[in-house]
Amino acid sequence: MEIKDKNGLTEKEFLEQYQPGDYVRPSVAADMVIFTAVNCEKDNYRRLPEKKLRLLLIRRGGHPYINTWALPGGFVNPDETTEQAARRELLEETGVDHIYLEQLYTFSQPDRDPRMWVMSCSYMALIDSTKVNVNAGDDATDAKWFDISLKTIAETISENENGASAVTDYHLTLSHGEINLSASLRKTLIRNGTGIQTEYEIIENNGLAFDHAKIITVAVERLRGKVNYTDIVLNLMPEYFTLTELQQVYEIILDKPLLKAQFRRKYGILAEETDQYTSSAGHRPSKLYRRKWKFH
Amino acid sequence: MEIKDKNGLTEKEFLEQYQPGDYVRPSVAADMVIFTAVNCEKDNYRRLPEKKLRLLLIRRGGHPYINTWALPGGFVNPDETTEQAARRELLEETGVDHIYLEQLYTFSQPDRDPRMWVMSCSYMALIDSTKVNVNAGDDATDAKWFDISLKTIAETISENENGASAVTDYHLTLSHGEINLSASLRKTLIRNGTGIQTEYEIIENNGLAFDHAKIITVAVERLRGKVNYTDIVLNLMPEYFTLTELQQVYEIILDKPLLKAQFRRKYGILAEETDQYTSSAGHRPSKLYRRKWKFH
DNA sequence: CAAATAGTGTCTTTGAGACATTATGCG
DNA sequence: CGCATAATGTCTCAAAGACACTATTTG
Repeated sequence: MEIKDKNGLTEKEFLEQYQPGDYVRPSVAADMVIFTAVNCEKDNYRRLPEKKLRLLLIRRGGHPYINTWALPGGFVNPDETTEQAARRELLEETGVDHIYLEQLYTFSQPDRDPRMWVMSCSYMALIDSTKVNVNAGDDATDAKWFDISLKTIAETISENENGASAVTDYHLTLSHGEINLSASLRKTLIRNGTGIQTEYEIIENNGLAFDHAKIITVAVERLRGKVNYTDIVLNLMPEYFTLTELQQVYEIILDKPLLKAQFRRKYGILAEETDQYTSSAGHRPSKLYRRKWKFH
Repeated sequence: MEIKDKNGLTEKEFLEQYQPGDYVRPSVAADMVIFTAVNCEKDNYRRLPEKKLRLLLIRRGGHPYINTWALPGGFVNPDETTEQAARRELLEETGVDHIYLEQLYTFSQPDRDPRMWVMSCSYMALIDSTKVNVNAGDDATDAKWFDISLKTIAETISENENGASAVTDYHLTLSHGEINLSASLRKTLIRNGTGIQTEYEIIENNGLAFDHAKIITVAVERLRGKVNYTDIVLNLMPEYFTLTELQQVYEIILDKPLLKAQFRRKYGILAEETDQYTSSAGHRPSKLYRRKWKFH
């Protein structure tokens, strides 16, 4: 460490005299897409309840985007990583600690916040609803769980000799009681001889703050993709659950029905059998499984 | 847009009077892991040349980490996205435009730069070596292409009733002529009933700046993963190539030999047949293929 | 018994892995 | 002809998809 630079300074000397430049820096926020899966009410005493995928949003009380709904998040402090900031916010917002958290993407459109230059390092969190519904969902705070649905409206692939492009139109709906938010988005993938570009564009936006419709869309896509080759879904499950419940959660995430037999063959091994059973359900009892934290 | 906040301001009025707070902000850099694949020299007139995977590094001329090698990159300006910053730097560094670029991860350990708070939004770039070796590789700049190898040294999985952990030890080697850089890294995955955590730790570091050994490792892992289910490898290939060359590139990325027949069945469809053949190779000529920019 | 879910069996198709075989230009 | 690579064929095994069938509890 005794190497000197062109000014004859050692590294230590250099760092002691170092003054950060006076250029503009961005604020960096950690924003979170927090998913959970809940049971709906039974509409029939012997039918199983349906599941719904939910997402936590917070109502903005001030400008900009006043009265719209935003992802929970906050600015990163100089003594923490973006992930630590996310976990800190998550604890404040939901009271839940030690959660599945995954960095999604860093959004950096310079004008994504009309106030100033703010980048969003976004995270996806998955939590077991039995641990959380106490805290958020009460009306004291302005945080609410929204039922979420992301549908592909149209998909167009066009190819010519110079390249190809794929346009996907999405419709995002979020609802909590009377509150209905929605957005239309277009994902464009352009490929040509020299690279690839993916772009998300918000076509229409009803009630979501900033570019959060984009972030939510990216999160759902990531969740849908990962569900097929990982066991992250277990993070949405309570300690004990039936394989049918697990399948229901897969189905609401993928937004399509799955066949029972092959679902059990493929994903049944993610969980661990117990000797417990459900009871008094109006039909044959089901074996309960437990989350199994293996590497597959 | 006529909604007023608690101070009676409309959004427009609010934005006009808005003053950014006086808190500390991080600098944000866009750093790039730029891969390319090149032919080695033939050691036999009729043998095919081997391929090597290479990575662009730049020698640091000043403190900190003076005389060590760093990923190309630079600070993001307030009028551009991190991706635009990466593309700008890439053009400056390699003279190549319109390249495959993919956001990798945002590294935000507060002490990753000893000078000040700097986050790194890192990107992986893949470029066709026939387009680039003019610019970098000359000794005028201090940018050089390094042969890269990332080997898994050891892998330990341990499980108990509360969770599981997987420790992978990597050894990273980078070489360019006489210059040999290396690093040992440990990846730790911890899973328990309430979440998962992945951590990369630099155990030993010879000649790489900052946490760049980590970034490089993450990039290689991402590349290895994506190679199996996408066609990104095409971005490393020249306009025309043989299937054996394509296989060689897969092999240097995955660092293992592949069987010819099933390689062709699985990945041959990524490219488009031409009616051209190689010639005067000392053995049977091979059909040339072209990159095909389809969505698979 | 009927409703409703739980759980398994099996046939077919698809694709991966392993390995063998044939083809061809060049010196 | 022999070296070295090109290109394809085929057998086996594993997994995925589709669908049918049996099992069990409660009102």
